[in-house]
Amino acid sequence: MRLPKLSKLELQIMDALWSGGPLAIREIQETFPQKGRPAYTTVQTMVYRLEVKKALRRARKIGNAHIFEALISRDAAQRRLVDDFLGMFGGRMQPVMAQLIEAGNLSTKDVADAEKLLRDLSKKRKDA
Amino acid sequence: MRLPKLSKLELQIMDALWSGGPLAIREIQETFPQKGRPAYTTVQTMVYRLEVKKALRRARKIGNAHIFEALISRDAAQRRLVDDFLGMFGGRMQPVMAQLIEAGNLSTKDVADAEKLLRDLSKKRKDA
DNA sequence: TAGCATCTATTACGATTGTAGGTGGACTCA
DNA sequence: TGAGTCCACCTACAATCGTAATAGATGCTA
Repeated sequence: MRLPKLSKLELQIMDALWSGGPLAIREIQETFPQKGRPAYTTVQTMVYRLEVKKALRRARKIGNAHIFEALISRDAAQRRLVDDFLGMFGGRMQPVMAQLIEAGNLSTKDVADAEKLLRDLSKKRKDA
Repeated sequence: MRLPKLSKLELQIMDALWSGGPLAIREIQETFPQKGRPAYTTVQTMVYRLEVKKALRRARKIGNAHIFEALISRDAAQRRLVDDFLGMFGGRMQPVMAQLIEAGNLSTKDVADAEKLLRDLSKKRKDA
């Protein structure tokens, strides 16, 4: 499993590390909004599981607390996420885009950005 | 649960019904490619579970076989799917689009279509 | 009508995910 | 150094998903 599948909660934990650098479990837990924050041991369990999946590792120790750091990049994880998502749509982009737009998730600016990115990318590929 | 969460396999089964109208379990099973086709009873189990979730129902009987029909629309299911997906990204579209484009999942045509759809939609909203 | 094919219904099981309790060890501060 | 706090580690458990076997009912065909 070069790119393990991450669940939503696992993603949120990785997010804490991606955004905040190496953290202790307590710190990860506290990145969750008070409202509906999972128990310390819940976060702990997920962190241990992420460790088994090699998504993160113990970087060092402070006192008796372990400090964890991400092993896989946000980008790689998101790529995996997108792939799975597209798989759900049978890989067809069209209904995905339609859905995004109709639900109002996609703004004119988003599309403009997309266009620019596409142009830049095709240019880069031609250059290469 | 007005809009139950559907897994990939469940989606594929619903897809058979959305595309092919009311079907018997055997027919649903046969919509899967021979290669890697799940066992009849596997499909059966999933259909039963979808029935419990009220995603489909028994429409009638032919011989001793039940014919199932979808109760939720493809559109509604996809909406739910997209929502969950965006939730994974914390609701921020930007990284999603970037990911789609960089992975080459999004073509120039897709973006152009999106643009047109957005224009039509904003026009309609203005008209209304 | 006997038998085979087909379906239904029930049951099972491992993996994954979210949830967290309990126990015991380590650290800190008074 | 004793008390309280914090942490690590282990264990548990329910829900969901994918997978399918088994057993019993039904229907078609020779």
